[in-house]
Amino acid sequence: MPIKVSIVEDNDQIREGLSVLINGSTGFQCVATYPTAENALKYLPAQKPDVVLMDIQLPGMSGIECVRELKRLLPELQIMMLTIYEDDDNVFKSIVAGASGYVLKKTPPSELMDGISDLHNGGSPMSDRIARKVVQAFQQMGQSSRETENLTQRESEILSYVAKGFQDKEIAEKFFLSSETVRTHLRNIYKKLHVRSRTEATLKYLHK
Amino acid sequence: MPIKVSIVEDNDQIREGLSVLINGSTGFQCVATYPTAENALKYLPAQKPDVVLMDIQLPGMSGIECVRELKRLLPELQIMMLTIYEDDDNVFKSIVAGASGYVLKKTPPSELMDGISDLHNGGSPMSDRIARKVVQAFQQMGQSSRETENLTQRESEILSYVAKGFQDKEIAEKFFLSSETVRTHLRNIYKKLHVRSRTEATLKYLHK
DNA sequence: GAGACTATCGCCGGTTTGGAGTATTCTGCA
DNA sequence: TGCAGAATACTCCAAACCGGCGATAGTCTC
Repeated sequence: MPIKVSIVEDNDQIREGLSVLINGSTGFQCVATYPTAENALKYLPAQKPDVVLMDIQLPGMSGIECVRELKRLLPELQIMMLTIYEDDDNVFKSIVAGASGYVLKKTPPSELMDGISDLHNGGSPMSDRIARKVVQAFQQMGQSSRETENLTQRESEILSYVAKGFQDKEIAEKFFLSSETVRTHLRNIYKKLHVRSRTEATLKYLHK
Repeated sequence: MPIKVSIVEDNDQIREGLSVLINGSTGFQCVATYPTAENALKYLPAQKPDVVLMDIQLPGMSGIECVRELKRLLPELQIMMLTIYEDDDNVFKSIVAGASGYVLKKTPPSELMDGISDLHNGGSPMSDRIARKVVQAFQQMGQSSRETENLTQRESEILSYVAKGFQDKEIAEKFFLSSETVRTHLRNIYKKLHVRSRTEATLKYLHK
């Protein structure tokens, strides 16, 4: 199954060029392109692409605003900023808005495609590695306080006991539940918090 | 020279009863009583008592707040909380605010007078259950910050990674160790910290 | 009434962790 | 020189944990 890519870019030549590049690469499919942020917001959700290449300089709504909205609508969506500028301010704003990758337009086609793969696999392709750490640090800062808010009442209760050091069996007894149920809740908690162990979950719970 | 005692208590009967009790005991003198925290703050400093019996539940400013203020004004003053509650929260808040004794209202008169003497001599009279709670709390508090100091260099390093959510194998790779070695260290850490899981160890490491 | 979200419980299979014990090497100190 | 502590590593065993799967039942919404 190819990686489905969408493009938001106002320059016709660049947009078409990217589209051709992507469709010409095995494992990639360009499902749609949009010349404006407004257009993207209107039609992109129906396409459900895996990855979006987003220009920053767009007429009307900026690419950064568009990222913020798209992330709100489709949290799973991976977004890569595509720009001629490399200034800290735009990078920073894009990341806060929810973009996970940030590459320059002058990036060679092969590297660009690698970047899309990387992004789709959970990476953060960027001009240099230092920026990647910045991404993680900042996103975690913003998320860690928000992620725990997605938990249900029950899940929160259980997590609070996990974060006190109790084990499944003990929590089950406290709540008069089967330990299987506790495990199920815990599995769901892990998914929501994107963690894989009770220690990691505890750290998120403590906002550490 | 008798021990000069003041009372802050909103219930008239209790306040008068205590006053009579104190004045009827040799070696004690009740110099003043106040029905509210505000009153006490205004007039008590002029009386310069040795000991204050303080109710927690007062109309307006709470007894705990009053303790904080009195201690600021008269650091030498010894204060004993007198209350019907023995919940952890109030006990700790009172102690932090500056109270040195904490006894229940149902305490027999003779014991109460002993407590006042005790307090005046630098002791900390408290009901036995409360004493136990305080001791335990302090032991835990003192330990959690001291226990981690007993760890060796290596153990601290490893614990720091455990507390980031890594598992044994990953830590082993980072330090170029056998994962068996990591587990040996971890077991020694558990013994020193008196815990039984990585989550509990993490909590100690974070002083939580 | 179909589709969601939530809470509950279970099974299977595999990995990780904890507990107990032993052993070797090295270093520093009395 | 010898001993204590620290770091390394291993074995055996059982418990706990994790991931994926399915299942039921209630509630709420469209």
